[in-house]
Amino acid sequence: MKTLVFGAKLSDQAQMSEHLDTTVCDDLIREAGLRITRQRQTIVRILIEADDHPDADQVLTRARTLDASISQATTYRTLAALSDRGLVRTHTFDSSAARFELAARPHHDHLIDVETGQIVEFVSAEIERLQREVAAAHGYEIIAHRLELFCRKTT
Amino acid sequence: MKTLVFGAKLSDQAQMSEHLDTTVCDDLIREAGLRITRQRQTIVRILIEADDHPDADQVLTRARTLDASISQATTYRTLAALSDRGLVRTHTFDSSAARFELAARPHHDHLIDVETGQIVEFVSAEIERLQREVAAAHGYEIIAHRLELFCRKTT
DNA sequence: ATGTAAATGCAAATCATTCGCAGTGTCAAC
DNA sequence: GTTGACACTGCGAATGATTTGCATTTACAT
Repeated sequence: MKTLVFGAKLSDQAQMSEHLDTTVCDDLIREAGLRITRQRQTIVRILIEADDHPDADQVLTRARTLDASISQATTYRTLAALSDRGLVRTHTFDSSAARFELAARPHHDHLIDVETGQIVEFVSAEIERLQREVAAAHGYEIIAHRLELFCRKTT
Repeated sequence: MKTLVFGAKLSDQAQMSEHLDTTVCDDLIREAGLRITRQRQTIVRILIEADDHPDADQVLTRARTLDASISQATTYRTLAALSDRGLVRTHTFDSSAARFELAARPHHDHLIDVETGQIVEFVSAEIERLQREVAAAHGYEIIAHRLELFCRKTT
């Protein structure tokens, strides 16, 4: 759909060279303790460039614009591996397909527009503080949390 | 149309006659605008008696101890129908099977013990207020929310 | 360079959930 | 009560997302 747009955005955002870009992907894969393969580089690159929350099928489709040989199984396996090792976050906003995003992005929660499906990211230090308080009150510490607000535009 | 007071009914359950219990189930089904059938009575009864968050398969298994003829399809259809009409809440804590609970129970969020899988219910009026603030700041009103804390016991 | 374990593509398998269909049951209107 | 329309049921087959077995290829430590 927008390979060129992705490329343009990437260089706009970070002024990265092709070489640097590959290095970034490699580092991330290495950080996960995985072997560096062409397929994984491509998939990670797609995740870095994504400004939405693609599902596995969208990741596959986008990855194939860069490397037509990538298989569905590898996409799932790579996303699962990165998710297991904490480098990718997996969401299930609706009950259908899981959606993914890089964990390296600054932490945020999600507001989902139930009418349009649009997703707004937000953070609230105050809410997070209260969450820790709640957990502590029950004798727990928070490993991870999930906060999603299903909303409608106020008219 | 009676309002179901879940906590009270539960605590009185030991003293309830079969007849009263059936009435409670019937009211809930009627409130959903559905026809009253033996299968639905049984499934609702299982939900009323559940003190955990069973998935569809567990609901089916438990329902079959009361009525061996209940089918998987009916279980799914009943849970979906009640969920659509707001009388049952559907959760997807993990990525596997959806888990259900009666919506008539007082609202609460969930703290999941990642080690044992145990689920602690909690409410925080303060967090909910902040959630509404966040949504409002983006021009939204909250239809529903999902807050889950994945925790580990503090040693 | 090279052996080995890891990763890949493919297709088949699995898991949760939904659906088509023919038979059954509920309930509102008589 | 009886009845008729149509909602509900069980069955098994279909679906959609994800996983897996297997033979082949590839990464990378030695």
